[in-house]
Amino acid sequence: MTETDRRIAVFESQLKGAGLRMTQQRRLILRVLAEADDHPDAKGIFTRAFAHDPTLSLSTVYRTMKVLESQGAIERHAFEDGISRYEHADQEHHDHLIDVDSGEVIEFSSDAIEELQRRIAAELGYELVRHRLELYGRKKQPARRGGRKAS
Amino acid sequence: MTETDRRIAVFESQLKGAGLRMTQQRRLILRVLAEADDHPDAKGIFTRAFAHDPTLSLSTVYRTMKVLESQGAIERHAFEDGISRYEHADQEHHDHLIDVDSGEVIEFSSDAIEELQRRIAAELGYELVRHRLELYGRKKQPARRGGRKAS
DNA sequence: ATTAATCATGCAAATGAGTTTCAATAGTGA
DNA sequence: TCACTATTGAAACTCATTTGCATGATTAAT
Repeated sequence: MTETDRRIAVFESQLKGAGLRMTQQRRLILRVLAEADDHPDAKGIFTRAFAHDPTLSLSTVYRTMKVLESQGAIERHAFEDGISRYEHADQEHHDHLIDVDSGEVIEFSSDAIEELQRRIAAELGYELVRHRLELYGRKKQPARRGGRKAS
Repeated sequence: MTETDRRIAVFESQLKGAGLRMTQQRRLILRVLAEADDHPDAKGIFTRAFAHDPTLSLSTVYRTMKVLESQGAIERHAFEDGISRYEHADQEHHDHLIDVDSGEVIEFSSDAIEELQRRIAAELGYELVRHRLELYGRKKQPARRGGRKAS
């Protein structure tokens, strides 16, 4: 709670600095995002926020996501289905592994892979600005004693 | 030419095996793709093919891309703008580096990064099925003798 | 507190990539 | 050549996201 409120206050001052306003809707959406531990899309955020304020509209969610993103308060990701998903940006950089069976998104980070990417870009004559890395995987079954089982 | 024709023949037999037909449109689109050395989207493919057959429709391009993809003849990629871009699949696996200034797409491959990804997935308890890796970079200026220049 | 200035909102209409419906056409095997 | 059915073009449709517009809310100044 306190942590969420601190984030909201920070965002409010960012808005102020840009000549923008802190509205009830933005506060609500920000709160929903802070409480989310997954990667909801606009509709998902709308549904959760709508429960607290049935006058909220989906356009406002989309507009708010743009503002939040431009202020660096959230990150937007589009996985294979192309739909934009969001997460708050107050955490360290990480990439995503998507479970191809369940759709579950697992976060991970690897300094080794970051470094390797930088080196590859450099070898091609480029300075790395950003990257997108998504791993799609299937849960490994724990090894079974006694070998193969009858179907 | 011969190479392209060989590819088309291979694809035709793949189609036949699936009970599908080799049409003029598919032949044309396949030819356009074989001649492309970039990563065109559906509209781009349509434009190029349309020049050879003004009766072609955009829906046919989309439909053909699905058939081609399901037969493994092409690969589909969606970079940051979310639009699907295509390339023929008769080359080794590679990832892409996108020049953030020009939009140019450079292909590269790295066994080290492939291996690292596999290891990361394994550490999380997953078997890697596929991945998406895009580097976004800016061209490095070659070092200039004499230091900074006046604007 | 009240107000003026204007940013933000809700709603509905618009967009744009991609898909689908349907009647007409064209490959394919016999 | 024929019959069968996959494929096509055109238009309608989907679905995520954006936008125009009139109204409402926030802010800084009074």
